[in-house]
Amino acid sequence: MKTILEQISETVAKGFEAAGYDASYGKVGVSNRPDLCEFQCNGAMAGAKAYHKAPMAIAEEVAAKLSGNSAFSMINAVAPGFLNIKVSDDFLSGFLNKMESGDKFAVDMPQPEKIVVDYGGPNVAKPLHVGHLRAAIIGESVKRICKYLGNDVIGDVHLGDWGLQMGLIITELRERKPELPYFDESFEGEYPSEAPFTLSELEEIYPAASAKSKEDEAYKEAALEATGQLQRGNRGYRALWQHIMDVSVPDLKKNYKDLSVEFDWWKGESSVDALIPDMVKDMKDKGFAYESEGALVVDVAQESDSKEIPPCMILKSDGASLYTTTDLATLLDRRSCFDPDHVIYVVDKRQEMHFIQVFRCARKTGVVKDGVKLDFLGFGTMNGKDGKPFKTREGGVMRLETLISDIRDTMYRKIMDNHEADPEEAKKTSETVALAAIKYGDLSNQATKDYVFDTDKFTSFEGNTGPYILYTIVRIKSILGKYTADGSKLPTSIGKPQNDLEKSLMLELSKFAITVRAAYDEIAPHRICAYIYDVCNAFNRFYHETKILTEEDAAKKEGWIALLVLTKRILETCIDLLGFEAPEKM
RNA sequence: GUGUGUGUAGCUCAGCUGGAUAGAGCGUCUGGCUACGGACCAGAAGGUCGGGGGUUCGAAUCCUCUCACACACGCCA
Repeated sequence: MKTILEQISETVAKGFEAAGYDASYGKVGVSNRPDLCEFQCNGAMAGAKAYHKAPMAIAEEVAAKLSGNSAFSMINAVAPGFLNIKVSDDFLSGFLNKMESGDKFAVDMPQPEKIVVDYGGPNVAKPLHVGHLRAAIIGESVKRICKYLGNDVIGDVHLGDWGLQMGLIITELRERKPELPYFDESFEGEYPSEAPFTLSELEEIYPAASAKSKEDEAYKEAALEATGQLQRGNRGYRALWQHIMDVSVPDLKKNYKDLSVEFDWWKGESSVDALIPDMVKDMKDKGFAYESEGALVVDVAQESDSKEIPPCMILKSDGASLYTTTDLATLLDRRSCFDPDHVIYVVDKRQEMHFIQVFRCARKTGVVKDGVKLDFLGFGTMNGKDGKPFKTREGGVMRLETLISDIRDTMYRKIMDNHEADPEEAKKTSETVALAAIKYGDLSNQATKDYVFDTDKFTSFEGNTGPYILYTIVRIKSILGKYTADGSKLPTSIGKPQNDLEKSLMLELSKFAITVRAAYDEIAPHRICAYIYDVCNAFNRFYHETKILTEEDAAKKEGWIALLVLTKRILETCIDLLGFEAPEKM
């Protein structure tokens, strides 16, 4: 089904044509003056110049052609040339009933694509910290939106498991436990199946090693050497690497699960190591890659660049691969496993230059086929209330687990304060609400901008927050629960609006398809947040003025209940696209 | 230095790609509890859209200059 804007635009376009003007002037948008109308068309003003005619005259002619159209209850020409429109009750309720009965609210699906969403990007052996939060939340939502619109979508965590951080850990381990067989080059037996460290030791080792490498040049050399050896297949290092993975990955999986973030692929940089030699050879053979300052690079500068773009480095001067190498090889791997039409990277925006280089290099060298879309969705920094990057009170990096449990505790206290609840149930509810608070707080901002993570604001039940959205849904559930308590079936046929507040709610609901398509086309989950906030407000206003369950006119009551059912379904669909869900009670 | 991005109410943010009187929330002030869940609703105050210039019927939105901040600029990821 076409969107409500498309349907109205088609009708208005016919009016323009009937009056002798080009149909393209009939484009209709949502009104920015809700006090005057519901929809508006500005085409008469746009066309005034082309036709050398006063805009008001054009608008009046078109309005005359369209007056009496059954889709409209009002269409007026207003100075200096606006066409103000209100839709008819029949048209609106008809539209909603088609939404209600259609699959996925009868949204027109785009041409399906095969899409890989690359998000997450955690380093193994390092606990997730708040810096990983945005990638996980935004990426998950982007993935769900793409899936909803009928695409074949893979979410890939793309672990950082092959770079210098692995060499650092190996080096530090060697200093601490040189007696381990992994460091004995003459060792030919079987390595222990048990890892020589626990998760918490591992989490302590990496920062320690990282700090040392910044001060001690020789230490850093050793780490770089270890990285290279690992990549070249040093048997003991590979065994250690496997231990690191075995200890670290299950913990990462648990953390992401707690965030309701699910990856289809748990691949990483290491997964594509075997593809690198042939890829590099191919780039050399084709003449793209050449040696520069000891490293192997591919030029990616273009004439239109306003700034010099450095060449894309394929191999370091010591011959080791680096993140451009694995990112390129990953594209090859995805091509052979899945052959995507579109790859979307959800990564910190500070890495934009890297992806410009990778994308250009991939196209130039034929790593991706012509026509494959490569998108970089760079997200901004998560700041504290002071406007500076989010830190613990001590100034350190906050672990994601800590952040989440803090919010859960806050939610739990609020729930228990507000009314008596079973502590066990309240605990479960607080987890659900906390997740909504965090995710909505993030997603309601434009992804590309920096934003302030404000716990007090995000956990509030008032205003544009996750808890407010959930509260509205729970309230609807409560009413519907009362309605069905006596065994009544939920009606589905939505009636004509009885008053302005009801019509406002219906109009909001009718915009679902527009919103979801905009969120998809622009890769912008915040569109959905803005939309459900509008829907919730419209619902709460309607609810406040309308006694639903005590209504004596059965037809009215059933129409309202059907409207609530649709409202609830749409809200639940939207929050699912954002990556969270509503509890039964709160 | 070069490039990119950001700058909208006291604070946090929208603004549908050029339209009418620039919108929300929080905070402040005022009103509504015989509660289908008041964790709600209604209303008020609060703006030279960083600043200057330009494009046109019309600019927060496009162009230009300028100021402030953030980020990125070859062997980390």
